[in-house]
Amino acid sequence: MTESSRGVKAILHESFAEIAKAAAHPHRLALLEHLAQGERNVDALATVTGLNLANASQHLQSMRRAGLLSARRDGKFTLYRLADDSVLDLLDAIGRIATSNAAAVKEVVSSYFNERDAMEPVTRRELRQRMKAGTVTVLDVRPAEEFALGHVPGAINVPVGDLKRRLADLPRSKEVVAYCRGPYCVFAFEAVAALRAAGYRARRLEDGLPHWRADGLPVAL
Amino acid sequence: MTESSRGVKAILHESFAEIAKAAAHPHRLALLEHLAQGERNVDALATVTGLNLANASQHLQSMRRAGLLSARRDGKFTLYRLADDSVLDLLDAIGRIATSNAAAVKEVVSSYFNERDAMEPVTRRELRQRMKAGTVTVLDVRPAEEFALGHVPGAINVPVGDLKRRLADLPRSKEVVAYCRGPYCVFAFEAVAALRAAGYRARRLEDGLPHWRADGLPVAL
DNA sequence: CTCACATTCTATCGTTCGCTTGATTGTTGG
DNA sequence: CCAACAATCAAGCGAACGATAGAATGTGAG
Repeated sequence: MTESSRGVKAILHESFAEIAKAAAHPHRLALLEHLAQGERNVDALATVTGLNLANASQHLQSMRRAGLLSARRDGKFTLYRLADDSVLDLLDAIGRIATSNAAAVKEVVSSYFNERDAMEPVTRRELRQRMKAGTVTVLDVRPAEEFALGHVPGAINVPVGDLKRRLADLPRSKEVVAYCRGPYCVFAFEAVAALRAAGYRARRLEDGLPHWRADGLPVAL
Repeated sequence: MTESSRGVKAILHESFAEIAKAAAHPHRLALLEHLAQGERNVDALATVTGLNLANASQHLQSMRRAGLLSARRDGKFTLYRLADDSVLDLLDAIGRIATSNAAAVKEVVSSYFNERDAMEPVTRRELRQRMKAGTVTVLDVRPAEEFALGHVPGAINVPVGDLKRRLADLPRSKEVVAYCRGPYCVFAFEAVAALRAAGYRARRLEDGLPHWRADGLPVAL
């Protein structure tokens, strides 16, 4: 009765609103960004986002109810992951609106991001070809745990914080292509800046690992 | 100070959350659906969505602040419109998550939509070709006001309610392709069902006018 | 200049939301 | 079976949100 009397339209709008609401909180977006890297348990997510455990749990549950996440139990852990690649599309759409229409974001993007990386990013297609040709060093600047959940085959994992210390691991002869969590992850920008300052040829991969994976490109573990 | 101390990441997440929040309400989604058809003033939008005027105004203003809408003044009217085609992408992304992951929506889509239109919708590309070849009648089943804001060139406007009464306007010889507001607008589904019941060959255009326009295809006024 | 109309603003009220705390459930390893 | 740990649940709080009504602003027509 509720369904038919309120009309199909109302049901759809309410359901859609629940999905949007599920993403409409800074902490949730932080959780989603981390979950886009791969499956994680509640405690790990709470730690990495700086949230109270119970609080993180509640956010995760409500995103699960809304259909953004799915969860499975593994021993005493509850492992959450993105329900679907379409969740990435949602985040992308929000990002595109933000970069073109939100004053705060436009400012950050132009002042912070562009100054560190004036060049166009390397496309996935281009990187794939140059990997086959062996003309690049691929650098994954995410934390080790995220690297362990999947990375571009052949990539070297050097978290940004360790970069200066570990420059020796990177040959100067080839161009370095760095990537991290996604289009708005600052690590890759910072890495490219640091590498250039050290005399490397360095560029950034477009987006991050989640998009690489969603594109159906190979992921190593 | 606020900006740099909280970190770039936090700023981005907050801005993104504001955008998601701006869409996270059933009334707002209804407003967006109507605005996707074209520019409208506050009173018209309030009427068509059944909202209190002041309430509609407030929703519109907060969506404007978030960057989903833009507004211009024309005489005593304030005309709102979608800020950007990327807002359509956002709605699409929400819809895709809903159809694959939200129980209520899956039920509606399979029970209501599929039963009325088992066939695949006509793609925009296909319709464009068949329009040139003259082998279809294009039917716009939206209300006259929306038709007036732009429609597929050559389309005949027959709001769903008037369809039975005006079947004479539609030649039986050609296949009819009906469209309305978007992928979840029920009018086109109902029109196709009614036409088939009346012995027509009828199909639905994928999505609706907003996507046609966003694709860069010609729109008549 | 005034009137009519479109819209926004202001104040208010009830509801929902997010976060914290402490208790509870569920699972593994000893 | 018990100890240790992961996660959820339950209650309570303050803040933010959505709706409404009435006042105020802005604009054009006469």
